[in-house]
Amino acid sequence: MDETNRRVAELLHFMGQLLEIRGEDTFKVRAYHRAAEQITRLNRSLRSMNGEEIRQIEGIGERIAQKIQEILDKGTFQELETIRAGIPATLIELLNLEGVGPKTIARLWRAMGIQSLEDLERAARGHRIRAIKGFGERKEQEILHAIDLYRRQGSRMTRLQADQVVQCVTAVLPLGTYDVAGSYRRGKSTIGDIDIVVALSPSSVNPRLREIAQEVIDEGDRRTSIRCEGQRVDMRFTKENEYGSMLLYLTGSKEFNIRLREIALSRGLKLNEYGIEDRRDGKLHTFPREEEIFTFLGMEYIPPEIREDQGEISLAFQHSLPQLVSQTEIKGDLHTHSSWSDGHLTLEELANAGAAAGYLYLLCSDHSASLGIAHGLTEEKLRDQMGEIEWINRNSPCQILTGTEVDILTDGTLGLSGSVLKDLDLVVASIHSGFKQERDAITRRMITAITNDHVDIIGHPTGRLLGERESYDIDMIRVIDAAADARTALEINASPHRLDLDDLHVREARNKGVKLAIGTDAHDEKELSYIKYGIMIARRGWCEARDFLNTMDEDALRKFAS
DNA sequence: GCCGTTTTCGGCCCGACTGTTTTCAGTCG
Repeated sequence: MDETNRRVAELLHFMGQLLEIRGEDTFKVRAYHRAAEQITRLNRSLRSMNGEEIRQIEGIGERIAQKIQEILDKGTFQELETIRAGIPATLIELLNLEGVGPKTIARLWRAMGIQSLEDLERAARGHRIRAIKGFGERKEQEILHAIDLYRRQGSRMTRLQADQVVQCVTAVLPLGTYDVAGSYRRGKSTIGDIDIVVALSPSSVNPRLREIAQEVIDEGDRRTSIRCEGQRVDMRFTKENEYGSMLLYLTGSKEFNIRLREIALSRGLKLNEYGIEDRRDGKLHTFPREEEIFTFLGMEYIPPEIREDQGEISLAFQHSLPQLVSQTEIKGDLHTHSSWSDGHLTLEELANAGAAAGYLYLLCSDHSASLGIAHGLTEEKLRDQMGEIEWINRNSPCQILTGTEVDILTDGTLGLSGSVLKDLDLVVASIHSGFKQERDAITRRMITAITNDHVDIIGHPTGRLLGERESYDIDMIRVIDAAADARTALEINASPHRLDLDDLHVREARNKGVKLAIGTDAHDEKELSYIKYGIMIARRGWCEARDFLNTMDEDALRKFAS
């Protein structure tokens, strides 16, 4: 994200949190958080926008626009500084504690002078909190537990970790009685908690959940929350004739639900997780399937991946949503490694694995020799490999395309010479070193590679490793513009450890006409299945089949590369 | 604080569960 935008969003969020602790109107608090959220989604720098343009952003009115202007001029805004002077900033951290909200924090601070996590822990251990009216022994225990959880809690789950938790929980549910909803179903690149809708009676499910749960957070007839593999799992019980409503509700996103309910309300309809009530005649409509709710409202079905209140709702009313790409339209994987470098499959095994996956082709993109750690290929080895591939292709239903994942060196030149690159079917170029270069340098380095005639695809464009490494500091707006001009494709690296590009950049790239390439970066056969994660990201980025190289047949692909 | 073919003022999604409560506030999703 643009550095200025990041700063502005951060301060607006901060303002929202301070107001929350001050006990201000929740709608005012929400306005700040919403404005901040909108800015993180912005596809251009606030610095390049005038006051009128900023004011046009949905959810930003006159007052917040003024504050943004102040931040742009002075780095902060007066009202924030005034409030900040009256509230210890360390209180904000306490908002992260499960079961502890702004009201509790404010009371603890006012009544006992508790300012930090450490203060709170001491007070709870010393049994001093129960002295405050409305707090008891249980609350003390709950606070200590929340502090412990917060300290041990890692970042959000990768899709792989989420799959494990899902497997653990759904092992006690008969197939066909449940759906995993929430951000998992929306295809997000990382998952906060697991939400499950189940069409069984709580009396039959709750005992089974107790057996597999590390901890039962709370248990009821309509909702049960447990912790499993260290992660929170929320389960909602529903009747079959209301299943669609519950699934819609639990899939979210929150913003999407709010907007949809607002729209329903403006038409005299009350929408909740049990159905739709017509307020004029009091009639309650129930929906076994999600599709029926959209139809009832006169809308096109909105796929879970784009339910974010980012324009999809009005398009659904006009019946003009994009036809999101699906797995069956993918003709091949455009990023794999073989045993010639650091992969585990021989070329022949790779071809067989591709055929088993139903692919017409696979791009073998082993590393170039400049990257010592991954047993990279020299030009000579690469030419040997091309020979073997030609031989294997004669008898394989799945063709191996010759290629490489060549290093983008620190000056933007490539780790292999043009004389060999020009003979390959497709060239993927990626940054694997010099992550610390400053923003402008690394951006220009990337653009040099993008404009190199031999480069067809930029691999994992931001370099992030989920939960491990931030992306390098790169100006993706410039990168995407350059890719559009040079007609170079950007990769959606489908490895669940990367998912790079992420959805917002994908949508931006697509809007600018940049072609995308999904590649799993597979090093063994199992990892070819990661393609599904890449498709989720592509769908979240509103992509259709025509936005991809992977949906082309071999001839069209070669034509693109030439 | 935002927003507007029901409103420039008065709305702002809706419901589940817990604790410490005698009817509800706080938190969460």
